[in-house]
Amino acid sequence: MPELPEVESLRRALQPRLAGRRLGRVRIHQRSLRYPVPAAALHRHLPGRRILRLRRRAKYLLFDLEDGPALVIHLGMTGRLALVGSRSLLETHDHIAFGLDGRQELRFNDARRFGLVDVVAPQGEPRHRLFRHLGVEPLSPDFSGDAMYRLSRGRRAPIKAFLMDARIVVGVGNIYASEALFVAGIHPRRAAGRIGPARWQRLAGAVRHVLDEAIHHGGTTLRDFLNFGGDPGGYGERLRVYDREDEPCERCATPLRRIVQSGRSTYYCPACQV
DNA sequence: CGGTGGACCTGCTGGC
DNA sequence: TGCCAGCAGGTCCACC
Repeated sequence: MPELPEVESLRRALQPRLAGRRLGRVRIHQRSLRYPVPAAALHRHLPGRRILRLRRRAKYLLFDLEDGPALVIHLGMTGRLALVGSRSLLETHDHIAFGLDGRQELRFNDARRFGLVDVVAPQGEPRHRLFRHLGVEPLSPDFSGDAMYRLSRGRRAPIKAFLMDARIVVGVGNIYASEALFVAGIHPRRAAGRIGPARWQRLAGAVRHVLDEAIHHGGTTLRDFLNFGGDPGGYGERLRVYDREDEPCERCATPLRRIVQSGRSTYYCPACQV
């Protein structure tokens, strides 16, 4: 599922169904995720506490709990959350079930186990190791072409890698990095430090635009992944370049290309992006 | 310091 | 039909 728009769509879907409800027993079926599941902390801090609201920071989902710490969930590559009846059968890779009032459970499922679950103290969050080094939120007012221009001076990394560096800007993953660069007309291999102020302005606008647009359509679903409600996210068919190698560019009809950068696929138009 | 590549896992697809 | 390399939307860390 999960870049910023998918996590944000999930947050918006879950918030009205979970805010105000009380957590019950936590059942852990698999303790080995990206980090070992902190079982003792989950059992100690969650049962009996009300969920106040859901927040998102970068690609992390945070459940603020009444009078206590926050539950943190990251979906990694294949993480999913499902709200189900407590008696419904466990599916393959259902790793943790968070009991809820009303005989329901929130289940965390993650085939590849790159996701993580943790508990953070309310005050400790900014200093927590997961959050300490995170860069700017791309949908916040702090994100601007000017700021990115300044941060990128002297950087020789290709712009694609720079956009995906969470220490600079969070939430932009492999799909939306390609999409934003296409919209801005910038070649993914261009050095970040060699993009001028005017083009950074366009690029920042493009990042914000593609993320907003994707959230609006409920995120992207590719292959067999599903959104929270079981609906496929509506944005997949609107992707301009991602996963469209050899298809004609929508602007100039040149066949789109796929290259590999830092081990990840990048898609772009060799004519429109310079 | 800054940048790249491998590691962590499982599952699906496409080419032979 | 069956097998297997290659690939998948993330992040961290060792190494150059």
